[in-house]
Amino acid sequence: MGEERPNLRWGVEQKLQFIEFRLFWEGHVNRSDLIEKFGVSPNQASGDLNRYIALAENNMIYDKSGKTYVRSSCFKPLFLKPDSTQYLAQIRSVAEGVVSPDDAWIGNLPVFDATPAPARGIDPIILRSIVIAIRRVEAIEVLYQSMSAQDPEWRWIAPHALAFDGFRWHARSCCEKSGQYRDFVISRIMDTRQTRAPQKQAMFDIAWEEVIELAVGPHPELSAPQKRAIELDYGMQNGRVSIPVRRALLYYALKRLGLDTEPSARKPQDQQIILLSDPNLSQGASSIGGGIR
Amino acid sequence: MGEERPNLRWGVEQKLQFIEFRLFWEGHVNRSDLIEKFGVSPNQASGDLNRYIALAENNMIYDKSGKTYVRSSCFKPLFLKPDSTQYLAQIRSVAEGVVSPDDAWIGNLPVFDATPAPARGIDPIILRSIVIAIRRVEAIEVLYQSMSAQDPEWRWIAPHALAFDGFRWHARSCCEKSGQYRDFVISRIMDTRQTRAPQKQAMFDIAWEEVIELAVGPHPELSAPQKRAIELDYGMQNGRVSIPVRRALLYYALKRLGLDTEPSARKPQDQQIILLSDPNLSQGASSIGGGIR
DNA sequence: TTGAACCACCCAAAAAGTGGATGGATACGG
DNA sequence: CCGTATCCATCCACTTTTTGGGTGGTTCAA
Repeated sequence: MGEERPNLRWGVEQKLQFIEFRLFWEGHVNRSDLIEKFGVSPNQASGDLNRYIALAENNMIYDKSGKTYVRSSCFKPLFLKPDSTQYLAQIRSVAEGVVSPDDAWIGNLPVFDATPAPARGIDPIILRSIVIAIRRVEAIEVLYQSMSAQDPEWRWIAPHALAFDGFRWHARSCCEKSGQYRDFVISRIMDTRQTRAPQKQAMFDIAWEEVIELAVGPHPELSAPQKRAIELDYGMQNGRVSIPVRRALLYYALKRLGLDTEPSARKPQDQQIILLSDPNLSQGASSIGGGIR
Repeated sequence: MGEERPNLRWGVEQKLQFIEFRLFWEGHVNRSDLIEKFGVSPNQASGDLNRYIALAENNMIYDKSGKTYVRSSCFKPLFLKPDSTQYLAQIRSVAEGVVSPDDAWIGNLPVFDATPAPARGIDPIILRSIVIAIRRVEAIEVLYQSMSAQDPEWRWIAPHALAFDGFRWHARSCCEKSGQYRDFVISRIMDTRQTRAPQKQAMFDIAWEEVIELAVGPHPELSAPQKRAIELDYGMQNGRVSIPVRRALLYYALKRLGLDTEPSARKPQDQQIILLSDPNLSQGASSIGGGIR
């Protein structure tokens, strides 16, 4: 079995990975797949397929009747670790238009849909200026539509991290007007202007650094099989799972998990999970509630 | 200005795109960046950088003092359309471990975190068998932990689509026991067995095909600036936005949008949005509530 | 002034890829 | 049963890409 992996060029490695990806997920590869995906000649595609066979002898055989290379029963991936998350992320990327079906490695996309995340498009120039300010540890002047001011206002912020709350992207920043760390919703930034050194960079963003462990369990009023199903969903052990959350993101995490309302607001089957006592919670939730500007 | 784009080989095109990606987002590229990312020799990297200059003359200049190629002021992308969604999706992919930092094109990753989505890992073999059943329009026997049965049970389902509810992945399937279309949570599938032709494939999955327009607006008790901020977040026009949702996913969509509880369950600032009357809603919600098994 | 860290360029040789041509195996429709 | 279409394999000469070994230039900082 030729299972050595010689030093291959990047392009060759990519093609071999592609062959293996298709073999695992679809069960077969064609010469024409390589031709379409990498724009090579039929000639070269033949060569690459045979190169793969030379390197991973028992993984693939040519099915003359099916006119295609098929995964053999003793297939063992050599260039790729099969990963569901990766496969599913690719489906989502295609559905969101981030990746064109031509660039995706999945050949035969299953029918797919997702609950809509009405994420407004972010101007790449604005996002870039924020990212650069984070990298350079600078303050940047942004035209921001806050929840309190009537119209968008120019204000100085010193961003230090990006955060995603499940819907929107935030720039975790020190607001130089109040001197406090807040979340600025990136889609509410209408424009950016100049940058300069931050006013007081010694201060720590404590709510960002502090990590709270959220103990979650199935709703106690569920039946035993219902509890078991929920435990499976969340990967719970002994009826509980511990979810680490930055305190700065606690408000959003609770909202996303559906734990931001009274337990009575939903039926147990809809609520599904509950918090298993969290000492920091009441303190954290109240001090975070006004964190968004 | 040499702005023709000759037929380039796939590998070359990739490298030029990488150069442009780095130029746009980071503002600079090095020969060493190409060397690390594509494993080429310093020699070749020089060649590729000069090839880029030859093709996009005014986009990049060498800064001798900074010892790096920098984006010129009149930069115009030629091989890539800058896209925030793509950039942010890449950050998330790296954070989730889907893409290793070495494979990501972003050189200097900003500090980042997200609200946790406790998505349990899915066995790629199980996912593959579901995807194949969808593609082949087959029924498949799965060992499923339902919400009603005490222990996992073998049952036949005929899946036809994948769905993502914001947390979990579902296989939208015809349950051959009840003859009805339901959502099967993929992480609750413990194992799969044989496949066969589906029992009655003539039946349509009406709840899947039917698309409901969800009219959403800012919470009426918010102040005018607060409303304006929310309108920005969701891209609303004239205080409303219409979100299309398959009826099969309506239950999850409402949950994700925080619209599955009484409006009084949260303060207006936390609720943020409300439904602007939906005639199909009451009917839809009740008939979907039990859709998950 | 010296070394380090960049980059440019020249050369011969290997590897990757193209285009054209020939041929084999299989399936499908008349 | 025959012709045709569709896969793939292989040989050839040729081009492009890439490597490796050089040599040298510029800038910065110690």
